[in-house]
Amino acid sequence: MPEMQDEYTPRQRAVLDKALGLLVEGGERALTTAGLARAANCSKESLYKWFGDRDGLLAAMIAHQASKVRARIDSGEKLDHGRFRAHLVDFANDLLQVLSGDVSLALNRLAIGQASREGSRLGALLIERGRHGIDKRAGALLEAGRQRGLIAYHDRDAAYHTFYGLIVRDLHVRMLLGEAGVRRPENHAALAEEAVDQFFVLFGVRKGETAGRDRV
Amino acid sequence: MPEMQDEYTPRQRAVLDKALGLLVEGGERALTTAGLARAANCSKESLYKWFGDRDGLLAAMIAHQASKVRARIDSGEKLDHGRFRAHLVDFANDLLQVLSGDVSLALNRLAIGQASREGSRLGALLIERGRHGIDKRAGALLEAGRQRGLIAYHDRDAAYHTFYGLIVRDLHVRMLLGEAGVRRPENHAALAEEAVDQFFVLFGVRKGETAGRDRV
DNA sequence: TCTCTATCGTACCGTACGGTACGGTTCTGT
DNA sequence: ACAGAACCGTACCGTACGGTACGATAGAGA
Repeated sequence: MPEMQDEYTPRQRAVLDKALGLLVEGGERALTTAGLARAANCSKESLYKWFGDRDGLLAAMIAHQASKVRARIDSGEKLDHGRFRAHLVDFANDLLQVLSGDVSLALNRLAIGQASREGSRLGALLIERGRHGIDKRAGALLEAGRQRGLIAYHDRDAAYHTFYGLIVRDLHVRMLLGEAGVRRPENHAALAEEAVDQFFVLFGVRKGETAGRDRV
Repeated sequence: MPEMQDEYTPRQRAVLDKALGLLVEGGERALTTAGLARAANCSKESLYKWFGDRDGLLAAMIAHQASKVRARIDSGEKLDHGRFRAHLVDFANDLLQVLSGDVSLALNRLAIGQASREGSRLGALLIERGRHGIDKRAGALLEAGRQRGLIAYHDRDAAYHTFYGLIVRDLHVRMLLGEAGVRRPENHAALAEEAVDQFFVLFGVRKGETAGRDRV
């Protein structure tokens, strides 16, 4: 049977899942090689054989988690205003749900905590493996809307970053800081709707117009 | 001479500054009690006497840093549209400058890294001592603009959070992750201007109107 | 059945850190 | 001048972690 399904064997993926569980539950300090070996019923020797060292394990955890949540691309066929708006709302909801997830928060905390050390590539890895997929999806979505004449912008990245800011605001950092009462999944829908409304005010094209408002 | 100027003696403040320096330079791992005692020419015994334990030291560092950057309140006298806009741009610039500062990033990384541990109050401390001042200033500013009829909103906090999102976008998290090429102080002015422009599009009141647009 | 490989469990090592103790020194108040 | 407090530098202790080594075990292939 072919065990080269992805990048790691099923056994290794199970260990990585255990590692993510330890990280979510107790933070970086709880993720020790001995503790992981005990929790996953494997030997420390195997950990070092598979992942090299502790940093390799952390990188593997990020890659493993990213491989699980593949960002899908909405192929916008028959894109009228209503469907486009619905797609934007879906994106906003998905973004809020991903960012407020336990594993996402734990991995971001881990990468941020290591960001000061010199040779740490965890932050870049997290952005590369996690964020770029989301960015691609949003970029394709915005581009489709622009080509249909539903929105207008000069710089797609700028428009996307503004959209991102309208959705996330300061929620991500506050969740990362562990502020009590910030993680309210029941409010995500309202936040997403409001962000999309505001995005259309800034970048929407009214009927009859061919270009959006200019700024600066 | 009275040494109760603030909360710590000058000697203790010098030690806390050294601690901040170590934290900025090498992250949390570089901030050891022995290392700080060596760098600050003090004894470990004094550190424990002054700050209790390591967590007390970290909390003291946050309090000390917050006491240095007291957020000023712009008393908006003679507030016409131009002056109000200038105040908003100033706020946006200050916010970007603070968030991208070395010490701010280091302390946020520290608090975020500790956020998973149970009894950690660093995140709450950071928000309470650092962010609330900024929030107060922005709240007063927005309220003054609303009373002059320059902007309109139903929920001041919501308007402020939107403004915050327009200014900061995802820059803060990316800087915290250490992404290369994100910290560009020379772009802050343009970002601030654009955010204020967009904020006025969303919440500004045109001449003759008495209420802003409604949403939802 | 025999052998080889991968893995497990455990023990081990060196290091580094948080926290404490103590002798010597400087400063302060009387 | 003297006593007391505060403080410095160093040594010390216990622990915990990253990483390595080793014997035991189980499964795959000839």
